[in-house]
Amino acid sequence: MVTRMSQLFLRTLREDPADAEVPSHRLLLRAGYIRRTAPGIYTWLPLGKKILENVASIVREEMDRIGSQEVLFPALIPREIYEASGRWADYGDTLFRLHDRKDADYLLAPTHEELFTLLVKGEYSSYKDFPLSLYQIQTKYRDEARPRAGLLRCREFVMKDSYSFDLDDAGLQASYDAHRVAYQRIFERLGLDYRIAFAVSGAMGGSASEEFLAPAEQGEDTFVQCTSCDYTANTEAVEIAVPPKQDPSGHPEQRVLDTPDTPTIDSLVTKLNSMQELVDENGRPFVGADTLKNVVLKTRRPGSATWDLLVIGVPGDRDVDLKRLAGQLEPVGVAQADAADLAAEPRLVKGYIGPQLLAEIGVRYLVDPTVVPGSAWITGANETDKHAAFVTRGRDFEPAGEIGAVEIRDGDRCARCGSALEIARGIEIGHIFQLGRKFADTFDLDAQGPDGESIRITMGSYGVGVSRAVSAIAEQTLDSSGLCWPASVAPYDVHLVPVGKGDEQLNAAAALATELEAAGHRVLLDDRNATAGEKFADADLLGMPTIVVVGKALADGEVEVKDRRSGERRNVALDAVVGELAALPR
RNA sequence: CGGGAUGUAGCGCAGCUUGGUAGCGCACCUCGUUCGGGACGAGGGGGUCGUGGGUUCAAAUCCCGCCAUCCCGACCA
Repeated sequence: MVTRMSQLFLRTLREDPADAEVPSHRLLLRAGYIRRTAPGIYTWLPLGKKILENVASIVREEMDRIGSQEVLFPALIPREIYEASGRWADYGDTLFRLHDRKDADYLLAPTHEELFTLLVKGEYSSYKDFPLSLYQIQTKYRDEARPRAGLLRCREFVMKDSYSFDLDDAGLQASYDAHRVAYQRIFERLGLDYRIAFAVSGAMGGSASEEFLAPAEQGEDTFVQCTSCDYTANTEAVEIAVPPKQDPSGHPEQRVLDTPDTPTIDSLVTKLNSMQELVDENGRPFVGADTLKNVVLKTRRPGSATWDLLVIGVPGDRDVDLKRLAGQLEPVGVAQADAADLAAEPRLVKGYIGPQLLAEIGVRYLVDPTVVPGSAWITGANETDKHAAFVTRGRDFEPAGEIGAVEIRDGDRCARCGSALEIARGIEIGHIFQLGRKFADTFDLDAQGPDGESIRITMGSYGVGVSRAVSAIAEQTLDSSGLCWPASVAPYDVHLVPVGKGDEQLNAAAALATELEAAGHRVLLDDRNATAGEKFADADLLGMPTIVVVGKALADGEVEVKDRRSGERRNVALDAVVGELAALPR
């Protein structure tokens, strides 16, 4: 059926809604695709629903293609299932919790690892049943502290989540690789510009993990990409090039310096450069990067009430990126040590902390990889108003390990090829990772092997933000006059706009609509009694890939075919339109 | 959770300083004129002014409390 706009449940807005800041959000509202129902909760109107279904269909086709099978779990699940995995407590306020009439606890599921694992455990028990991959496209609930940007960060959203079940690590790797390929196909078909970035696995545990990011100004994720090779990583997972190792014996003996009133790196560098003898010995003036800054943090194991001190050593011209650290330390919690924490360890002298002492007093010390073995530093002497020079790693101190801690800067060097890295923002549209045996261990998910022995199953977990992808596509494709959908997801292929005072153009357009539909196009016909300007503006706003204007040129037996994205228009004979449009991508 | 802002018709806003029967634009309905880039005229419908209390003869307006929403930050498979 040709959709007639006079009948379509649609109202476009001439003005921007006051509470929409992000372009995709603004236009999806203005063009009548979605309406807000509550913070982070949206209603899909007919045009929006079509887009959502189109995206879901593409996801479904590609999941089916790799042999994954679709199921559908309830969103409303009892507490016990989440209690078993510990997430009833771990998830905290993000979980929507509710009670039934008997006062039993329920939750609206934010994700479904537990249910998939339990389902497979209940059905399968032989090694012959594996490998297995299941998926669902379903509504998820997370009570986000701050929903924002329309569909980008919602409290209710549609997600495709899938899980692979394998007998061994090689099988998991194969399942992971299959998903990776499926995701590449999905995002290509969706018309998205995307990157695959190394990621840290986060609270879910597990090892290998990659994020699919759609570069966009409005994105919430920061990632790093190499300007030369294809290295791309989430800022939490990025590795940067480090200087070569040095020979610890190549440095002068460490010595204590009198550096009164130099609690900051800047004040210290100024003081050092006033000490001419030392500058001469160093061969050049000192800079912040010659100093070793030791930042006091504290860590806490999950479930533990007590914090342990942790000192991180970074070059003095760099700050510690707490978020990056937190990503790597998870599930261990990390925070800046406060005055009370420092007071509990008087041997740490604020502003003058050096690593020489830390091992001795039992404080864990980690350094950023840029503090390479054998490197020498100006650092605190653990005494007020004193620093130490030529303090050398591997000679004067030995850290317990390395951890990527420095805040990443534009222009840092790629660990793979040495070229400059650049920082960009993106929308996380997909995430794949090797979950391993975490949930299988929780629920004792085993298969019986050919020799009768139990085999612990290993899992992968994979997600695509379906509703989020809609806004990511909008964000990447919109222009100053409206939305601009790729043909693969557009609600209609052709938007027919009759313009003229009589019925002549409308009748011709209606006839053309029927023909186009018979030829397999999805057609939207603007049969409203509206002015030309209004119809044109709405056609641009709604963003169908092809706009066909039936107007003045009809007198010459022609219509105007406009490509929404390029803006290119050309006149085409009425009887040639169907043939012309047959060549367009769907 | 911290900071900032805002709540008046479906949407965008004015009115509040200085208390006195609720206003504009868009959208919507009727009639007429218009008809290739968000037309024009005339007439109309639609609002417990976020909420509870207080002051007052009288509160959208002044005072106190609460709630909600948006933005920034913290947080966030």
